[in-house]
Amino acid sequence: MYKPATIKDIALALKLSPSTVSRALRDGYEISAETKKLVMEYAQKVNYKSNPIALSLKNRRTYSIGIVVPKLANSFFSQAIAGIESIAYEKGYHTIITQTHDSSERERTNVNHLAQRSVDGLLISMSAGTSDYGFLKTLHNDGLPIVFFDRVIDDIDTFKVTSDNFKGAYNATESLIKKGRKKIALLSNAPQLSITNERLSGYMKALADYHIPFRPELIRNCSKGGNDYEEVEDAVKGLLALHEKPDAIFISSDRISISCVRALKNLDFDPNEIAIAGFSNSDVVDLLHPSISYVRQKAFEMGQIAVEMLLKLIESKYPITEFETKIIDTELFLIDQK
Amino acid sequence: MYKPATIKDIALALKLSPSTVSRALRDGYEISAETKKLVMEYAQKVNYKSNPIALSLKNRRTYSIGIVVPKLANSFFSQAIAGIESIAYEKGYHTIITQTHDSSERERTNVNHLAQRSVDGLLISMSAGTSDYGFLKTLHNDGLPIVFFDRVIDDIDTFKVTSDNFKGAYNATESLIKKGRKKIALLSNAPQLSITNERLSGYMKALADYHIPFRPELIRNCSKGGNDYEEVEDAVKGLLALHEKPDAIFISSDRISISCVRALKNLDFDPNEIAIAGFSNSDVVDLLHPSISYVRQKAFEMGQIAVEMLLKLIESKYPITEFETKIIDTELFLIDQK
DNA sequence: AAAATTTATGCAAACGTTACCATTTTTAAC
DNA sequence: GTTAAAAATGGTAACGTTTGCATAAATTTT
Repeated sequence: MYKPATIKDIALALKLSPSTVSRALRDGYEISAETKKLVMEYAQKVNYKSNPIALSLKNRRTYSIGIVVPKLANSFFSQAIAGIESIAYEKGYHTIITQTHDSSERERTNVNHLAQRSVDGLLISMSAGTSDYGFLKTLHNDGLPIVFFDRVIDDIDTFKVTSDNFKGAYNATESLIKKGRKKIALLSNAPQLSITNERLSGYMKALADYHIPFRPELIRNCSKGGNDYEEVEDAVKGLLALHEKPDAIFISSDRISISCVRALKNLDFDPNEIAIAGFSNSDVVDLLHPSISYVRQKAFEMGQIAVEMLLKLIESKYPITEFETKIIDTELFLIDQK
Repeated sequence: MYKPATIKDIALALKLSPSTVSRALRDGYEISAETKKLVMEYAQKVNYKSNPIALSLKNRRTYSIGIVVPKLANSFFSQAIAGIESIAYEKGYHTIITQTHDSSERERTNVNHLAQRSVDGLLISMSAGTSDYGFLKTLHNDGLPIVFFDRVIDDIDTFKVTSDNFKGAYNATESLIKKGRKKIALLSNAPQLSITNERLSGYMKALADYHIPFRPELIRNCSKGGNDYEEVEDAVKGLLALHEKPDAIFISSDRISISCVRALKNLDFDPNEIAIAGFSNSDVVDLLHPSISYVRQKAFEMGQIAVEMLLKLIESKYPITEFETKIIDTELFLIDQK
């Protein structure tokens, strides 16, 4: 079995003490130039690499941050992760990525696992299923730096970053209205998610501003967030079965948008009949058929901002008590439906 | 700052020695029943959790495995990772996921980073850009357990698992032939990848079996593997500009399939004119327009097999010298193009 | 009742590193 | 040429855990 060179090995070989070698390697001011040179060169020769585990034990720092997202296969999250990594690696942190598959149970397990593994901080976007987040509160109170992104929690006071879900939903709904649609349905995500409610508000406001009466039967919740296709198909079927059918659907969630497109395709509907707009960060929305207009979140950017906030939290000498919630613009892409 | 309870704390509180506490916690045979009970209960009370970092330092085992893939945003890889996790977590390992964005440079950095972080083993699917994998060979020779999946390397003797790329490509090509197509182009990935060549062979064999002459000008390599849309569009344009235009395209890569669909859409081509079949694990291939037939790899299953192989390697008492390469079937989904 | 055995516990070292304090050597000051 | 100051190096303990060995206490054997 492979055994890498240690400081002790170098000390022994060079007839120096481990402390001297350690200081020489870190370019300590108290070490003479020639000793430094000697040590550096020998270290190079035996390919010395400091042992991060020993360092972690000593310093109670791991230079790793935990990431908890519902699903890697969701483009929004993989884009956000790319953003996180871009900054984290640059700053010498590595990332431990975990997915919860939107299960509250797995979320708790993963978070505790990460905390136990002593990550220096946590970036988390909450699972759709989670209503009890006491475990997070405990960790937060114990001093674990946490930053929420996208799916945030009001109850825990820390840095947060989300999209401007209200405005995104407003604009999308408005675009449908401007196409002349008046009977606009809403397909929405699990109601305990922050983003679900913000997007709902945007939708309602747009209706109100254009004096379109709000019809509760046009709103359908898909609590499983599009992970369960059947649920979405049922919702769509329900809408199509209304005696006063909708002439447009606004979908307030990434995965549900895809499932809805699939449902409409399977139900063999006429694209002229119903206009669709939905949140989506899929990199192939523009190729889907039936085609849809879409609201895109700046996922990469959000990841970057989140990790920057976290690093601020981690590296601050003094406890931070003033927290910021950053809200990022969304982009609306209109597709001519034919 | 939060400071979790340690064995020492427990020992002090209970007026025992750390060794006794340690043994009691691990249910050592030499400890009296009452001491065990005492210790267990107190540990419970102060919420004692063993410190994995200290354990890693002591045991030279981290119970973590490194995963290196080209891109998380690629469905194939996120599915494979889900498969890996499903087994790994069950067996008490956690995973550190890294992506290379198909850059050889980042691949080397990530791998070395993981090795240095002392993962117990490595699961890797090679980047398109990598031609020099000396760094992997070195680590492998130093005794780091490595398992390759999907994009493997011949030169390094260890466990490997890939799809039956030859057969997958053969079947896809054959399906195009059976549709009556004779001028079948091939859009393919970086030539240094194992999968590229296997798929090329399958394509060639199908042509040969059906006595269709092979035309080199119908083969286009997209070395950037579909990460660069322009490259794919240029390739497609090139094909369409031939005086004897292809009547079908077989695409031997996931990302390139998507880019090709986009190119055909942008170039406003007639779906009747060119039939398309391509490798893809996207969960929305069936919704794309223009529509394509597709070969799907059993990504989840591949991930599971890969991690099982790795754990065998890691946990074996004696060095393993007999290695297996497992080949998994693919599935062909035919779409009626209209 | 003394010796032998079993049972339960404690001590010390180790994993690789660094930080504090102590010591030695060199240079500067008078 | 002694003393003071500065520069370079070494020793030790600590981070949290486990393990081999030593020891103490309890039990059994004769």
